[in-house]
Amino acid sequence: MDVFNHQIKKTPTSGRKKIEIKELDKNSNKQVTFSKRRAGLFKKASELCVLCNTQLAIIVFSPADKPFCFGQPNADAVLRRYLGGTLEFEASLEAKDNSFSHGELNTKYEEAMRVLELERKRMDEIENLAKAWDQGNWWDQPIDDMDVEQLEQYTIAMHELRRKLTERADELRFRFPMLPYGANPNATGAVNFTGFLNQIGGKKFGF
Amino acid sequence: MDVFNHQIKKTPTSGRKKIEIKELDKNSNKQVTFSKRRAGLFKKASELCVLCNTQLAIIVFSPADKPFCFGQPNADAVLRRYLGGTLEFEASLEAKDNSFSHGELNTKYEEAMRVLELERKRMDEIENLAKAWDQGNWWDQPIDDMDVEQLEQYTIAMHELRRKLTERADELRFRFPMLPYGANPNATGAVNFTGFLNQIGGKKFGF
DNA sequence: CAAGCTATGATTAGTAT
DNA sequence: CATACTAATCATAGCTT
Repeated sequence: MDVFNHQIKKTPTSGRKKIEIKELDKNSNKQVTFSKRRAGLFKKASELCVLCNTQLAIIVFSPADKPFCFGQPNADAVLRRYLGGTLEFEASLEAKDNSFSHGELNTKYEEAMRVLELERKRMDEIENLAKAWDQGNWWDQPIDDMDVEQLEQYTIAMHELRRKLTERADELRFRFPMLPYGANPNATGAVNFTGFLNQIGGKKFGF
Repeated sequence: MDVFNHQIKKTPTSGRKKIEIKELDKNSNKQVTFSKRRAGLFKKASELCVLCNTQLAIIVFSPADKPFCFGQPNADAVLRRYLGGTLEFEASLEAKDNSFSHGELNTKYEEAMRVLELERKRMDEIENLAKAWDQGNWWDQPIDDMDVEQLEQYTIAMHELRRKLTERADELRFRFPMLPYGANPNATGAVNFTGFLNQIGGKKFGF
């Protein structure tokens, strides 16, 4: 190095700057940020595991679609444990109709945010209902011990949840008719239970 | 209080202290730390997803063995892809993302609309689950008439619905932290239904 | 038991290698 | 994709309410 010219310094980087959390424009930037933040995320995950002695798994696909995974004790074990309590196979009836004009999206941002705020409040209610269920823990009780009153209670909770869900869906559908909406416009129609089971479970829960 | 001693101020908290990354001793401390750090982890994950437009899933079990999950677009989709999902499903996901890459719209508005669209699809799924459930009308049946298989099916359906609700709540919470959110963010939790299945049927699902 | 507070430790944006 | 560097921004441990 030039020991005589002590003015030569590395460009004192301007330092960290605040950024808005939105998709990065440049792909190169996206890759660098991905590398750094993935490292940070995995480190945080690792610390959480050690501090609290918990099992955890992270799966993430890079901008170049390369999969990275982190797991304690290992990703597969955690995933198996998680999927064990649910259904591994779930039919994806995704509608590919995304063809709506962006010109129609010139609604006010404020309106969208207002709806999202309502969303939150509604979700809060729904979540509380779900939590009430949880506390009931009825599925841990022997069937023989469940009395009629108990069943009645759960029935009410379920219908309530059902009502809130429908209500919410209708409002969203009404306020944003331009959004693509799942499969059929007749989503409020009947769904038969057998079909439902086949849909989410494929076969008889042959995990 | 000592009205003469006006030096009394709110104890200026000693501030953050460095800690060693090792399993915490006290269980109470462990739970608090888990809550805080899980929130931080999910937020980081959410930011990574938005910044780099990537798919990501996190599964973590709390010290009390309750599963929490985070996913973009949702945990199951990412897991399915990681575990070897169908090409068809992946294609539909990518098609959806591309449809929003117009730079014309205000970014915040665009983001909000993207979330609302996801909302709709997710709501569609949830609604169908709830309806299917409703139609089962199992709570109107005499317990004696329900066979083991029936109970298993309803239990799994319920668990599925519960899980979707939790998943959705977390995404909304972390993607729009500026919105008011009523109750506790820790209302999420999961059901222990495996034990129930074992009790009523002793039937094992080989996962 | 969940939810603020605040000083400090930890993370990272921008850039270059 | 991964690292090195620096100045700022961000997250959070220990307490309090």
